Amino acid sequence: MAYWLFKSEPGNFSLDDLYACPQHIDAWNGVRNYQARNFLRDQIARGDRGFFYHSKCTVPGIVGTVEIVRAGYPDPTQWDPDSPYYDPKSTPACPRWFVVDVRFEKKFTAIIPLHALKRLPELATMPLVQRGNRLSVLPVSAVEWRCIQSMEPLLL
DNA sequence: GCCAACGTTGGC
DNA sequence: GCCAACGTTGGC
Repeated sequence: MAYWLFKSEPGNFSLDDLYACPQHIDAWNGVRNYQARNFLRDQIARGDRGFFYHSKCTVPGIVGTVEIVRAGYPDPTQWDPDSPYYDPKSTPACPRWFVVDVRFEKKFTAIIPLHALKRLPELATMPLVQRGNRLSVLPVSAVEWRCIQSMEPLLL
């Protein structure tokens, strides 16, 4: 099993929004970056788990976890002219963008803020805490996963 | 294939 | 809203 981190602006799509979806499941759509696309298309598997990260907000950080319930398949929004994610250069014969389906797993008792993650030496090599990082889907190591999970009860 | 211009991301 | 970092675009 592998671990991932999914970024979203909560004003656009929050963890609570995912919870409100039917069966708490939604497609992780709208990713329009090739490196992140490759993760979605080639590497993220059913049964993998991920952190849900809120970006571009008053306190950016990890708010909970999700489980991957369906591996990569073409992002339907790329063929929807009314979608902000519409890509006229993508064809069904050769889809350019992919999604995975994620299911809400857990909301942390409190957000684990980015500034708290930056304080931990074990997490110093995480791409998330490096500056200039702009990837919206990131791999997380098992060590990082456990380390971050263990921070949560401390916030009670 | 170089690289300047431009657009986007995201912390602060 | 600012701005640094980074990806993409397109002329040459």
